[in-house]
Amino acid sequence: MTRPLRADALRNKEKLLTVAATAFSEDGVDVPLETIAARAGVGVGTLYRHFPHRNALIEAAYRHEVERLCDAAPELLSSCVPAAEALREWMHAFVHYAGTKKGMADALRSVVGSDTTLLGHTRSQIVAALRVLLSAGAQDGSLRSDADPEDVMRAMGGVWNVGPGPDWEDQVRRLLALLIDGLRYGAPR
Amino acid sequence: MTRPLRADALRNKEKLLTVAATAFSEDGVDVPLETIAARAGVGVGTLYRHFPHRNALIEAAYRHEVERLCDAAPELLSSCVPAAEALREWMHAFVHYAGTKKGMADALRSVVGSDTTLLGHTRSQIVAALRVLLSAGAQDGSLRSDADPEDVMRAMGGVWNVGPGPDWEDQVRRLLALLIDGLRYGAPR
DNA sequence: GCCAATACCGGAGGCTCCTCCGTTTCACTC
DNA sequence: GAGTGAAACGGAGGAGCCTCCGGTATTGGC
Repeated sequence: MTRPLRADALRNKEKLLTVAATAFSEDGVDVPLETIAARAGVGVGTLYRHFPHRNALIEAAYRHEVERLCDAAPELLSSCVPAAEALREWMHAFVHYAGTKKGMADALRSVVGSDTTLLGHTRSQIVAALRVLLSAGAQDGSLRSDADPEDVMRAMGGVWNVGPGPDWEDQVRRLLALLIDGLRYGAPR
Repeated sequence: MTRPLRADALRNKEKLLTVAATAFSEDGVDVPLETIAARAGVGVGTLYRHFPHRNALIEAAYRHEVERLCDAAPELLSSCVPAAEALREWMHAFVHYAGTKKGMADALRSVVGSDTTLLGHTRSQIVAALRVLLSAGAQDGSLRSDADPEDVMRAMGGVWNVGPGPDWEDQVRRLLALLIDGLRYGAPR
């Protein structure tokens, strides 16, 4: 049986994942792993122990980003009212996620190849998070109750169509604002 | 416009491909490219000029093997009579090809990934070579005339099922001999 | 609070990668 | 067959990869 990671090991792994996501996104697939280790304040040995090769790190970093995004949904719901507000906040997080994934696209392609399992899995995770947010909104009346999370997800997919210009972040924000307004339309309050 | 390769460049490229096929087959995917360059009597610079990265070399080496095999068919027909004899010789060459491909399997997998174009293309090349041999045999009466090259190809596919034991080469030979006898059965002479 | 036992960490070192550019060879002309 | 430019060669060198193991932190038992 595999016992839980020691506290320091966990800390380092977490830090590596965060740093890696940023690095792959900003510097491309070919960023030296030694750079990532250094930025995480860790030796290469540690990096290679957790992630035996480049692809393992890329994949883990991506999974980590998705997880962070999805975990944020319930947290936001407990700190923001009404749920429509939580949704707005979550979509802000989504913008950040989209930015990272945009940058990581090349890196991701080099990993997944034929492995569509990964993409399918993360997609359904995101849909699930969305479902939580939408049903909370339906319950407190801040969002219409007839919206399908799959549909919303598809609509959010439009984000990938935004060009690489300097104002992509604004474009994405506008797109999402529009979407939220649509989800509010006809809500009880 | 891209002019034809200079004579020495062509010689080196050819040598590299031959050496690479052997090396990948015998030493695995991870054989240092410097080793291949050295065995081909060439500097690494030359290797990298012709094949900018490992995958390019692997793919080219594989294509080269297939081409060599297929080009052998018409040559054998002009030097061996009857055509059944040419077919036997060609199948000997196929055994060698199978051995190389067996060894290169790992390397190949790492290249092709989702690219099924490559495998499909080489398959049809081999079928074409087979068709030439079979129709020559039908014409000179040394082989039956109702054999479909696609079928023969499929039967030859059994070669990949031969285990990795020490006598695989003999097993393959017997399998192919059986196949040839089948193709002779009922031939005019 | 202390002490082993048990992970985990770090980075030097050996190896491979791949580029870069001075040198050599080729192909073509006169 | 000498001259010339274009193309190819080679291998040194700088950079990244990954392993290995002496040193260090953490944990669980006392």
